[in-house]
Amino acid sequence: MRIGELAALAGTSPRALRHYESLGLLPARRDHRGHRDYDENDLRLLRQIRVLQDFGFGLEETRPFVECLRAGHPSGDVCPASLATYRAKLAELNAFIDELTQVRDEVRTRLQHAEAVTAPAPACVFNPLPEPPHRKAPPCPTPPP
Amino acid sequence: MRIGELAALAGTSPRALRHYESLGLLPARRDHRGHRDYDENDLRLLRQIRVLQDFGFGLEETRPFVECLRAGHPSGDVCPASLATYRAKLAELNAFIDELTQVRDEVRTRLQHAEAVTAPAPACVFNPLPEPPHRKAPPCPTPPP
DNA sequence: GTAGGCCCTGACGTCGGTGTCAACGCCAGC
DNA sequence: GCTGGCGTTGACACCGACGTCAGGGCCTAC
Repeated sequence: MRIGELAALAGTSPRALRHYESLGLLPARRDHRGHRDYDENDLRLLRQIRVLQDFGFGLEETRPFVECLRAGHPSGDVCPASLATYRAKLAELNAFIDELTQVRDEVRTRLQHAEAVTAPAPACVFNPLPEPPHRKAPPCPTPPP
Repeated sequence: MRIGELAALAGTSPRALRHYESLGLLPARRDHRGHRDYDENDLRLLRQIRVLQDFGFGLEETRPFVECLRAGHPSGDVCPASLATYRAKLAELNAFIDELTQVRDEVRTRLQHAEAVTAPAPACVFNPLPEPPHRKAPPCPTPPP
């Protein structure tokens, strides 16, 4: 099948596939006129790439999984290199989540402090109460999104 | 004070300060020879920028805080625009954390599944046991990092 | 013949926050 | 006068995963 076809099947773009090929991640056979020619197996590899990408894996990080599939394994994640990549990503995610959580708590604290110092709550918008004119109204619960 | 001096005091680089000026974030007076000339107040503004940057704020997101300080407020975060920026950042952080958490759980699940399918645990490295040759060894507890 | 549709390669643009040149000016100390 | 050290501006480099454009080829249908 041709590049546009495969791209559509995998929900991506021809440009992306050319990029993958340029990285050696998804090389393509060529037909008589030089057009890229893909088959069902390429679709499998491509789907593997896309799934991992959705998890935030970089393209290089998908390589072990793709190689694993190409080596004939029914699943891309059973090879040692894939497992190692999973574990590294997991550690990375955990570290990142921790960091972000700390930042969030700090920002939240600063926000609350600033709110307390600032003008005495202009009455929660979604629950307007006549407020006494000064200081320390109960914090507005997060309004419904 | 001169640019190198201020940069050193704030733990950043002259290049960064020039960049901030190019954004109109931290404009500088000039001395008789065209060199940038900063004072203590600029140092306050710069510190505000850096703190927020450490929290992952983009430079544009620090602008309300800097303006607030420049307007004479003792703290950069008491102005309405600063509060709004805090709230937006908080929402962004929460959304991001949630997303990352979901991804992490998914990755963890996949890892566990792949581990279970793979070679029957080549004996937990930090607790080697002679294993019967097939399937479903108890999962290695996460090895100490 | 020509228009449309798909394909090709190659190269530059994007986003943010600098790092790192290049080429120059100005001042102090020797 | 020359060197070193600081400053100046302007411009390009980086990271990643493509988007987008330019310029051209091949095939099919009208």
